[in-house]
Amino acid sequence: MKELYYPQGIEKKWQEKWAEEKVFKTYDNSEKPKYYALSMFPYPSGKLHMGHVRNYTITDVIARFKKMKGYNVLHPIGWDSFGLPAENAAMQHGANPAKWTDENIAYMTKQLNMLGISYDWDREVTTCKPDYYKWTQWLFLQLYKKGLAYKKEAAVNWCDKCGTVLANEQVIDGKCWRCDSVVEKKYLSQWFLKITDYAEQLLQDLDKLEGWGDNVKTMQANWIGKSSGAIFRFKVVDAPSGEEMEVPVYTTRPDTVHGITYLVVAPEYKDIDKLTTAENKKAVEEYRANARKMSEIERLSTDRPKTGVPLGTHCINPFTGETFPLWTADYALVEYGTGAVMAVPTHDERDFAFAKKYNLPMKIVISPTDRELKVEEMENAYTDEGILVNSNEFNGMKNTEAKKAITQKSVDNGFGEFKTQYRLRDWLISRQRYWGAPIPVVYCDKCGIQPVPEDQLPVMLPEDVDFSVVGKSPITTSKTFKDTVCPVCGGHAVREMDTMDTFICSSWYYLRYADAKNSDKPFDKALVNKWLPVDQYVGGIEHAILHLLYSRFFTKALKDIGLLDFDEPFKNLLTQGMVLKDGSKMSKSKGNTVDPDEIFQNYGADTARLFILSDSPPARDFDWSDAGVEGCYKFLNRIWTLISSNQNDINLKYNLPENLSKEDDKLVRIVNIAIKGITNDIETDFQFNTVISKYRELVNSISDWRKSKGDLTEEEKQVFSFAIATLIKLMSPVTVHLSEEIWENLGGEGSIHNQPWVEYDENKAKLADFTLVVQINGKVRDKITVDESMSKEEMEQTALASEKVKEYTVGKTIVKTIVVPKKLVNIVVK
RNA sequence: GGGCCUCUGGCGAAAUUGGUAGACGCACUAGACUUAGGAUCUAGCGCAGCGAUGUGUGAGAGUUCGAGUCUCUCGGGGCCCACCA
Repeated sequence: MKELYYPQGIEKKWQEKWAEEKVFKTYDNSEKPKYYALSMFPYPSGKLHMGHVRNYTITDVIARFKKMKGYNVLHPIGWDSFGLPAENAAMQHGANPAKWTDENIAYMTKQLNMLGISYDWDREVTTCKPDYYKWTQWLFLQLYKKGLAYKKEAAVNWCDKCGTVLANEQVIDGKCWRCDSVVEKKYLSQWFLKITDYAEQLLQDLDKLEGWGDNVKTMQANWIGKSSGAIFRFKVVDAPSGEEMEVPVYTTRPDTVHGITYLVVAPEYKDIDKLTTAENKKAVEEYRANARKMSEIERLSTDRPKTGVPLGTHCINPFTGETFPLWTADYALVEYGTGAVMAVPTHDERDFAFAKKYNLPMKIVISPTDRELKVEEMENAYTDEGILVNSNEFNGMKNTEAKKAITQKSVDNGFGEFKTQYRLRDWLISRQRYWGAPIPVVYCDKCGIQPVPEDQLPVMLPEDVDFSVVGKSPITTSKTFKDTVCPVCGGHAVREMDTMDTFICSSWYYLRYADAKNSDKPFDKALVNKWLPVDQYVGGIEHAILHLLYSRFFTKALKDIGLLDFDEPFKNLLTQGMVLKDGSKMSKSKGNTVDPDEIFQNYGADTARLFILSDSPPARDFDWSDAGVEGCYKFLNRIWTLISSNQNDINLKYNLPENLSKEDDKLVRIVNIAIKGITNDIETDFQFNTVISKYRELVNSISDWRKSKGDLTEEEKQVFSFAIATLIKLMSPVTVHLSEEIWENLGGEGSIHNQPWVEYDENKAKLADFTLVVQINGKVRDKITVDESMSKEEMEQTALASEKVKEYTVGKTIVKTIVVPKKLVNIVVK
């Protein structure tokens, strides 16, 4: 336990008082302009970690600053409380996940209060509570009605360890995002949200998001993965059944269509059986079985040699009249494009490798302008731009132009079309787990899929479940949940047993804060339009794709449904860096975690808040060091000592005299410079690290000034009071308890957190003199302190009169002089 | 392979946006006070040099009176995506 210089217990005292007086409550009806500051809400995993501390401190300082600046600030918090860890904990202890979750929420709430965050707790939302998930279900039904939620049989990502399917976004390098086990493909009937309907809008509107970093925007753009190309349909000339068949392909290189020498379909291609001859059937089926067994990781590995088998059938190229064979190979992906690719080995790396291996023919159709390609000499595909050859009427055309011309020909002749393709897939939201919002749908023997009527919401999670089951969702053990009545015919129906992906819960929580206690609807439209979009969203970069893309989709969909009037939820996004210790990410396995509770206890929350903001800008990683905490703690004690030992000389109702001595005037100017700099650093870029260095500079200046004086005169007391009062107000968004305590001790009225932000006097926000830098040919040769008001001409004369300048210019001619006002004089000599 | 970000003392980092490079802090060194110092205060601290001075922002070139900042070429590190046709 550290000895505290400032009184122990002040943090708790103020936290209780603020809660009692509801200092941070937000009211909807206010004349002031609104400001919505939001941290990404936490998963109640048990305890806060330092990443949370950083996140919430950053947002808290922003919220408090904006409040002092005269905004009506909304700064809420809640819990993203559905999800697997709670269920796993429940399985271990045989208890209901709700209990584990509630306990964690209680503990973490206590910690958030200990950190002194200015939340309006009256707007707290908890996604696992029926009063919240009722509306998650209701929103699902609105999406369903709009045709944006549908069920289909599909190859899905299956994590065996979690016993559930995963969205594409939740598969990282072929592994489960949560437990890191290898993901398999399974065929299941699952619910999807049609996020692909919004692919173009999600991509285009990224341009509107000026307050987002380019890194996040590019990640999203890459994920959406737009590409432009063509679809060509090739007639099959020898289908075993004799029927007329076509194989459509998607390509971004229509310019190479005359160079096709074979065609590849994915092993899972839907018509593959009908395209396989009897004599090839055995080999093809073996190949497909093999492909099915392979994990995603093996299959997608780019350095694996290409494999494939011929189907025995052929297509005709309508551009050339040539026929070419069909193959199946696992480098074609069934989910992308049409599941089939036209192969032009000379101009595509993958096709080249494949053709080399299986000795398939090659034909050059794009020629570089500076040399001639020869098939026999090629060691790589030629994928750069060039001029078309061997391409009939398109010969001589630039390939960039040929793309359009060739596609146009296919359109005119009815065997092709222009096509824009996205990599984004629909969002798979079914989870075979208990701890989530039940999908509000029933299956009637007669009427099929039926949504649960809105007046029957919420579909409550059953409590009579056995959490000790393995290999299936605990929800299936309930005796009361499954059987129900069809809302249409009144006959027997069974409930959907899957729950929703928790990312659905977190895709709309920021809307609920605008109207958190509404029991008639998810939120009032006027209120949500008033508060949203979020003015400043703060959270980790790990959500760059998942949560942020889903939330954008939800906002756009809900706008189209008519529930709100804006189409982007988060105006400005700050992605904070990680908190490191000894250069690597804090983790339990590395044993380099720092427990916030210990820091609160040993140093207090103000020290923790100050330190976590101090060393790095918010977007960069932050290296936690014990020495750094110590340093911040000492700094706070310096302030406490400075003020408490001079308390009788400080009066918050100070009156700055007109005429000041040189030193007193200098201090007043330094204070004004600090106000200007700190305000600017917070407003422009949330550069809290420089804000804190400016606190330190200011304290250093005040201390030095005080040390240079004996007993203070009346005038000096006014100057000192001005400096101290300004200091604690400037620091109040960061060191929230210490500032409040000092404020009270100095006789301040009310809470310092209800004070307006300090303003500065522009005329005083600069020093009375400056250092005139004298350069010769751009090198600094002299520095002269001169009066702030010195004109350009005087600067030049002063510089030329300098002894140093004379030394350097002797025997040389002055070509010209450049004078930068209030800064420097550069003398160019020869 | 594609994209984005990044590179400044022993360390975290500043730099009014083209104008004194290294503010502020950590660590370190010396001194003061002290029974003690892991408290506090004072001074020093990019590198080379006793010094004048030279040199210095990943490397190299360019533009400019002047470049950490702008342009080009190259390299290191990080993140995201990736057999996406």
